[in-house]
Amino acid sequence: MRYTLPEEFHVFGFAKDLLDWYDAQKRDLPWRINRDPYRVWVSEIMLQQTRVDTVKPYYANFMEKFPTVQALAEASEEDVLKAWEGLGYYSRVRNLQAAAREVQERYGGVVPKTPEEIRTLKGVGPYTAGAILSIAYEKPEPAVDGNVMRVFSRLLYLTDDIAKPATRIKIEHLVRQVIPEGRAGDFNQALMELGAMVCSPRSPQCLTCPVFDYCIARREGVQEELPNKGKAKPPRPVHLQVALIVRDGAVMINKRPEQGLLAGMWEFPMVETDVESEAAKRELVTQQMNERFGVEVEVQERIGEVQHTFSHLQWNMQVWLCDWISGDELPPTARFAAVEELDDYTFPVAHHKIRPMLDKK
DNA sequence: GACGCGTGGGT
DNA sequence: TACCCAAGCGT
Repeated sequence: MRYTLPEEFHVFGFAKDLLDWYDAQKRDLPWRINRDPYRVWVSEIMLQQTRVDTVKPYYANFMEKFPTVQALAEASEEDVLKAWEGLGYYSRVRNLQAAAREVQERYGGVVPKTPEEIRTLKGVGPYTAGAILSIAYEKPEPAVDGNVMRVFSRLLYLTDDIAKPATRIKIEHLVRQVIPEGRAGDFNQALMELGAMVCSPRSPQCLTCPVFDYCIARREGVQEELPNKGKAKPPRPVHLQVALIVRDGAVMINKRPEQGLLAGMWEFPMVETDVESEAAKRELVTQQMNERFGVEVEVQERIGEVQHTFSHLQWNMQVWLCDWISGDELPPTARFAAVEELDDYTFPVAHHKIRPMLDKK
């Protein structure tokens, strides 16, 4: 694979025109107030696969609760997870806290300044490492995200599939050759800003683009055809029966395993089923609640259906109201919680749709 | 290299 | 509606 820029590409002019535009047009974002490495770090983790407008309120709350590496390192995992509730990709915040503890203990609370060291931190991959090093420390490292791959695909008419890891490596080599002396952080941010505000996935605003003159795809009229991106598989359907087991104004909840999907979050107990008859579902719920949680229940009525789609799964949930009959020896992951106290627990969004059904009861 | 991992907004 | 997309990382 070739990692060299086309001869006719004017590196200096491109960087200058892009930076002039960025200096004049950049958005006021809360993580751009200063270049504190911890603030940059938290923002980059939150922004992974997540939109700016979604992140803003979470960022403000998170920085208020955990303003320093030390504060995050010393916080309880429940408090940290609660502050992330609703943002998605929860392993991000578990890794972030583990890394904060690592920075506190091993680096005296100072975020490392070399690619080798910072890459050892949990949750810090090639993009995040480059972003922190360039923005906080002005190191000439590339920070290649989806925006940058789209911009460069068009700018240089690259037809490589950006879904493949090898393409990111290639674009990192190319970006490295364009980063201007002394302004690595702004340059990387400018590329992303351009991708977000001008060089959008669909209907790019080429007529107002500050680097229109440098763009090969635009010159050839193929900007709408790029980048080349492989198609994702559709989510796999899963059928689930949800049991709302009520006992004196309390409802049973269960903590998910510490690994895998929605790790460590609370949920109402669920049973996976094939699509079957109503009677079979009732029977299965009764049997499974007994086997897994040691409680005898009487399934009352079906009080609702909820559908929730993940990137790779589609949960089709049918919700059953159940009476607790007997059984006090719950496994350590399960408990009965008063309805008013449910807000103290972290639930996935899929279960937020179930919660209102309890209040109606 | 392929897959698992959330959620919300846009067209 | 049914897609697509969004400042990726770990395994």
